[in-house]
Amino acid sequence: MIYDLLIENITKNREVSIAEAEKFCSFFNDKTISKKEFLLKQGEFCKFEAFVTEGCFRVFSLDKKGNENTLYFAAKDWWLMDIDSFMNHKPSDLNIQALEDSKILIISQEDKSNLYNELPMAEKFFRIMFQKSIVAWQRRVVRNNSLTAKERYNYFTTHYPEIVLKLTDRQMASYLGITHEFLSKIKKRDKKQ
Amino acid sequence: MIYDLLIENITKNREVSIAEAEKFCSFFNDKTISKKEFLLKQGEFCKFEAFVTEGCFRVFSLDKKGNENTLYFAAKDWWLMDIDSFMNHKPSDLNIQALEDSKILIISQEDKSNLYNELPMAEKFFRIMFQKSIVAWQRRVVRNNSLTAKERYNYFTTHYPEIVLKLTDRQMASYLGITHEFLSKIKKRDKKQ
DNA sequence: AAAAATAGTTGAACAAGTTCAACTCGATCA
DNA sequence: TGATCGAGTTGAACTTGTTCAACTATTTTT
Repeated sequence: MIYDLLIENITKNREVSIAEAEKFCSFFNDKTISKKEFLLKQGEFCKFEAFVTEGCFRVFSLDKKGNENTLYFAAKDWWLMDIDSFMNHKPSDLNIQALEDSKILIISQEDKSNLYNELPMAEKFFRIMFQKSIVAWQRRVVRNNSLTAKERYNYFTTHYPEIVLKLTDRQMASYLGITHEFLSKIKKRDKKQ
Repeated sequence: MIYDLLIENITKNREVSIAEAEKFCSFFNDKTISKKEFLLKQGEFCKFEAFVTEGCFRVFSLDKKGNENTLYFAAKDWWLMDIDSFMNHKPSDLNIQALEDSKILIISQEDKSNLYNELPMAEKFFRIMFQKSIVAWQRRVVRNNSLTAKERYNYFTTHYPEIVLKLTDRQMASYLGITHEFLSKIKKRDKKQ
């Protein structure tokens, strides 16, 4: 069933009844996105939140010099959204692109609001999800400030081996905050040893 | 009244009754912390969340080489906690130290749990607060990856001038992710122009 | 008021990471 | 089949930021 993964995600480590989980899911529609297709482009309003059930996405912004900066990758079982644009009803700074043919469960802005109103557990669920997300972002900041590029590369490849397989070096470099040329040199040094 | 600032914080841009706001506050106790005192030390369990009503704090971790890495500063009207330790009941990686004589409103782990159970608006309030926090962390990651040290310094000093006044250069450098020597050189170049 | 600790400054040598340009290698497409 | 396009590789010169050490304020403690 298309909702299996989402049900598992929301019930994991939580006291949630089957009825609640099913009601939760009923607010989501499934959608297919082809490789390279954009789910969101910079400047558009992000009017959805999504849960990835298949495939992988890249969330990135473009800086003044035109360099891509990858905020995160979202594979199966990850949530996908531009919180800022969604919450504050403003044009997005982010691009969301499918790295391969993918499937998501998507909820509109209106239904998200209904979900919160009709299902009290949704508030707690997303509150806890956001807390976890903050922990992850804090750790990322610390890693970026205290580790060398080589160390960040090692961290990423050992912690997200499945995602690494789906990426080009350029995409990984834009996540690590280095140029793809330098990533290539890091990998070369690796092989020699 | 000691709760004035907290009441303003939780009612701002929200539909919250006075009764709710007062009940919310009743879970918090005020506490005074002297300059340089630690509210939390690495290795301890963070069993509180706090709201700063006066003064300023620094939240930082120590990496393997012994370098300090400042996650954020919390002045008046900011929230203060180690989410990871508090949520997952594990020893903290963070240190929280007062930069000057300060006052906070503090809530224990047990009361936080009671607050969520007894006051439904608390879930929504913290859910939205955490969403905003994620946006801020995402922007910080992008800045750290796409701006030079000089540009990050300019960003920080123009966006947080009141906090800058309370910091030593070493503390600011540990937030910007550079050495204090290099910060000194950045400031010198600034003056010449 | 003196002593001791801590914070900021500066320079020289060094390391980490970027830039640009040239090249190679596959994949895809006409 | 060739042409083309994007991805990865490599080197040389360059820029950004670090390290270490010595020095100078400035606070804090006694």
